Amino acid sequence: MEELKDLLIKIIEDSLSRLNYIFDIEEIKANFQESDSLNFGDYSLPCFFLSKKNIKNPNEIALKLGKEIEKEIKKDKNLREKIEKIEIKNSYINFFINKKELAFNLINEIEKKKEDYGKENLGKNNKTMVEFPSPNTNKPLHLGHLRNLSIGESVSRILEFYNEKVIRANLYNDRGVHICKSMLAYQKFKDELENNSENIKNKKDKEKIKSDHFVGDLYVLFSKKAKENPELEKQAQEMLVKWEQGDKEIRELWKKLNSMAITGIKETISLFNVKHDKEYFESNIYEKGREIILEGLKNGIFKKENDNSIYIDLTNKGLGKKYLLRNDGTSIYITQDIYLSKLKFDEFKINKSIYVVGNEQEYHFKVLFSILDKLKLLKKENLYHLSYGMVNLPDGKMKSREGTVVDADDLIDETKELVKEELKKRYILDEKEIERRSLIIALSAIKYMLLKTNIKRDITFNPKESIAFEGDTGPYLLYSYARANSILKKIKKLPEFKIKDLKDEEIKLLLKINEFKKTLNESYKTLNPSLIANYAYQLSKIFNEFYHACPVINSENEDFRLHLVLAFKQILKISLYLLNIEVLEEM
RNA sequence: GCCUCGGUAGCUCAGCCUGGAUAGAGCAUUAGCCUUCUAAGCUAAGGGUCGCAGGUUCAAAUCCUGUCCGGGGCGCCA
Repeated sequence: MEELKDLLIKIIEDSLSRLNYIFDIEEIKANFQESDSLNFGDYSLPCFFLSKKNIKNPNEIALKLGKEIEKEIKKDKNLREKIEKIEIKNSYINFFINKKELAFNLINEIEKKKEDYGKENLGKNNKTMVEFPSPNTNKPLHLGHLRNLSIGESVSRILEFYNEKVIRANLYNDRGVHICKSMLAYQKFKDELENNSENIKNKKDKEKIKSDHFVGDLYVLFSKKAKENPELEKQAQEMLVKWEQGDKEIRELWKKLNSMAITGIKETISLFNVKHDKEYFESNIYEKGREIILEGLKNGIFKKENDNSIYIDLTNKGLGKKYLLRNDGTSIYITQDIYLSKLKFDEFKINKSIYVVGNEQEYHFKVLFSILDKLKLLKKENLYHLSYGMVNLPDGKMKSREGTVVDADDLIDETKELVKEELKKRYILDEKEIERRSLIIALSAIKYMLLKTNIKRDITFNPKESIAFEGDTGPYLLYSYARANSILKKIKKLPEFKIKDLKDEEIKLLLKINEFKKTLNESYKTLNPSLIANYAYQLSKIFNEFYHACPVINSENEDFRLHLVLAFKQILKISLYLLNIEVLEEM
C-alpha cells in the first residue's frame, strides 16, 4: 500500500511538472490523503494548496491535473491494474484502487498467517514488565480494579503480539494502617459481623462468604464504628506500630487476614483470565531503599532538613519538595518504590517497566521517575506510567470505606445471571453449557465496556442500568463471531475462489479488515487497547451489514464470500484475543 | 493559587496527535424487516451553537491564545 502511495505521488509530481505548475513536493505529500469513504475514493488530493502559487481556481487545477494524471496512469501497465479509476470532484482528485487485487492479496495473507496475521517484530529486543493491578489486601477487588486488569492484560498481549517478552507482575499492598483496621475489626466485632447479616454485603451465600469479602466487610464495619468512636483510629495506628515491632499475636492475625484477602483476590484475577508471572509484597520491601537514599545524600542529590529528615528538591521541575526518609529514619511509600523499581530491572533483566496505575497517581510517578533518573539508577525513557481514568458512579467516586463500590465478583455474578436469562429465552441448552457460555458472555460484556472508552477518560458506570448486551457491546462482538462461524460450518471444504464484481458491503468489509494492521500498530505505539476495541466493533458492524445484504451459501459469489467471512472471523478473533475476550463458536 | 485531564445528540462515547468534502456510533424514541447462512441482528426517521470568545488558514470539532464549567493531583498518606 505504501508503495502505491509513493507511486501516485510521483505521478502527481510528474504531471504537475508537465503542466508547468509551481509546486513543492513536500506540499504534495502533506496534502495527499487516505480516505475511508466509498464515495471519495481510497486516496485523494485536495488541490487548494496549488491555487495561490499558480493564481488559478482550485477546481480548474483539479480538473486539468486530474486529466493529466489519468493519462499517465493509462500508460503504465502496473498502475493501470492497481488504479481502477480517478474522479474529479470540485477541487479534489479522488483515486479508486482496484479492490479485486486488494481482496485477493489480503485474503491470501490472512489465510496463510492465520492467528499470526498482523504480528510484527518491532519489539523483539524488549523485555518488559507490566505491573497491575496492585491491590490493597484489606478488601476485595472492585470495578476500578477490573478496568486496571483489563487494560494491563490487554496491553501485555499487544506487546507480546509485537514480539516483546512480557512479565506480568502484581504488587500486593499488604501492610499499613488499612489492614490494621480490618484486623482491629476482627478482634472487636467479628461476632457482630457474623451474626448480623446486614453487615455482610455479599448476601448471596451467607454461609460461605468469599474470603476477601469477609476482610472487606470487616473494613467497612470498622469505618462505621470509627465514626461513632474516633478512638478506634488511634488504636489502628497503635496496632500498626506493634506490627512493625513484630508483635507475635498481631503478626499472626495479619497473616491470617492477608491470606484470606489474597486468596480471594487471586480467584477474581484468575476468573478474569489473568495470570501473573511475579508477585511482590509490600511487607517484604517496605523498609528497603534506605541505603539508596543515604547514598544519594552523600552524592548531594538529596538534602537533609534540620530535623534530619531527607528530601529532594524538584522545584525546578515543577514538582516541589518531596520527602524520602522521615526524621526517625523510616521509609515513606516512595522510598520503597525507588527500591522496587530498581529491583525489577535487576531481577528480570528487563529494559522497560510499565506501571498500570490510575491517573490520580500521576504526580507520584513523575517524582519517582525523576528521582530514579537523577540517581542514574534507571533511565526515564525505560519507565512508563500507563495512566488511566477513574471509574465513577453517577453520584461520584467509589469509596471502599463507605461501601459504595461496585464489587468485582458481585458484578460478574449479576451480569452472568442476566446472561443466563437471555440464553434460556433463546436456546435450549443443558445446565453445564449455560454456565460455560454465560460466564464467557458476561466477561465479554464487562471487559469490552471497560476497554472501549479511551483509557485517559473517566468512566461513569451506572449500576442501576445493568450492563448492556445490545449494540456497542461485548456480546454483539461474540454474536457476530458466532454468526460468521455458523456460515462456515455449513460447508465441508473451502473451495478455491474467484473474485467477480464486488458489492459495496463486500468492499467495506474488505477495507475494514485491511485496516487491522494500522489500528494494531497505533495501539501498540500508544499502549491504548481502546483503539482495538473500537475497531472490533466497527468491523463487526460492517460484517452484520454484509450479512444482511449478501447471502453467502448458494449465492453466485459463494466461493469468494466464504473466504471473506473466514478472513473476518480470523481478524475479529485476533482482535478479541488482544482484548482478553474469549470467543464462542456458538452463541 | 499552581499542575493535569476532560467538556461533541436527552444519555454513554468515537473522531482531535497528523486540519479537508454532508460531524459519526450505541442507548433511548418512532416506523419497518424473521417459512432463506443465529433478530444479542438489519433498514429508516427525528435528535448537534462540537462549552464560550478570539486567532492562524483557501479550509478548524481538529492547531494556537484567552476564558468558563467539571474530575484528579499538588502530605514526612499509600
